[in-house]
Amino acid sequence: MLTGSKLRMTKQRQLILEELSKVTSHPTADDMYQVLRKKMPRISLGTVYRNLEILYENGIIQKLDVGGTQKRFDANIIPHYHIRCTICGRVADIHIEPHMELETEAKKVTDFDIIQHRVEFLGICPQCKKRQS
Amino acid sequence: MLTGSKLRMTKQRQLILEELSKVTSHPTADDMYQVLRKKMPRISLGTVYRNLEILYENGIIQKLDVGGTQKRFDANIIPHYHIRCTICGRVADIHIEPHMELETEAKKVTDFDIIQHRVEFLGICPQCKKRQS
DNA sequence: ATTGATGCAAAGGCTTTGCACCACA
DNA sequence: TGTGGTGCAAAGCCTTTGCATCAAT
Repeated sequence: MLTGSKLRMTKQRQLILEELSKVTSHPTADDMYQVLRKKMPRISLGTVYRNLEILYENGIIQKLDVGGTQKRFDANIIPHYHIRCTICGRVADIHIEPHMELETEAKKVTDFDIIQHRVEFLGICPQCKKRQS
Repeated sequence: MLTGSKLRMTKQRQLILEELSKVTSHPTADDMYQVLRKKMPRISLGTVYRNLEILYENGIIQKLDVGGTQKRFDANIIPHYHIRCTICGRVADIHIEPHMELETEAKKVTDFDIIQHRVEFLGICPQCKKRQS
């Protein structure tokens, strides 16, 4: 996993990766911290931020910028689309095929070099729907 | 414009709307502040934030959450896609037709109520391309 | 033993907010 | 003239960072 790099697999880093891999809820750094401290009470929020960033930089996890104020993290690094609840902020995966033709079309009308694209749906999650009615 | 509401059209609010309407650069609140203070030296950053938020809440301007740390604003309220330079953060419009079939497809695979979707392209802008080579 | 990682706390960057005064309607 | 808005400064929220110590290699 981290072979060949200067990275060490500390207990903290291992636990962070393990816990993130367990969920599909796209937790924020603080969400992670709250879960992690139950199993490792002395872990610090700074360590959580540092490790999520390092894992992201090494392509091991994904860092999501799906609107809202906080960044979110995902152990699933396969490109996929997301939906965010405009009421509670919850983020879920949308399992449809990436529309690569979006990039083809965009290339025709921009002088940017296109690297990738993101699609984010906005909506209301089942829980908030229930709460509203 | 603000008819029927309790909103007042102050000199500050008017100038903010006027300057935002002039550009297509999707400025941040601070970008706006830097431009505005040249014409109205005593305007405060707080006023800029407050007014951009109020104009957004009233559907007069758009507030963009296109990744990066700062929010951006756009006087063009017609839904459209954007591209962001991963190097300098610049944001530009992508003039292609919205792909409404994305929402149709997404509806089939989620239990969220879908309200809208956003597409963000990531790439490198012409200026940064030049600077790289 | 070397040096990357941790915990803690302080600092940073962006945004919001409390308050007394101001100026639209 | 009433009340929403402004300028200013302080506070808030999320994230990063400096530093002494710890621990993985």
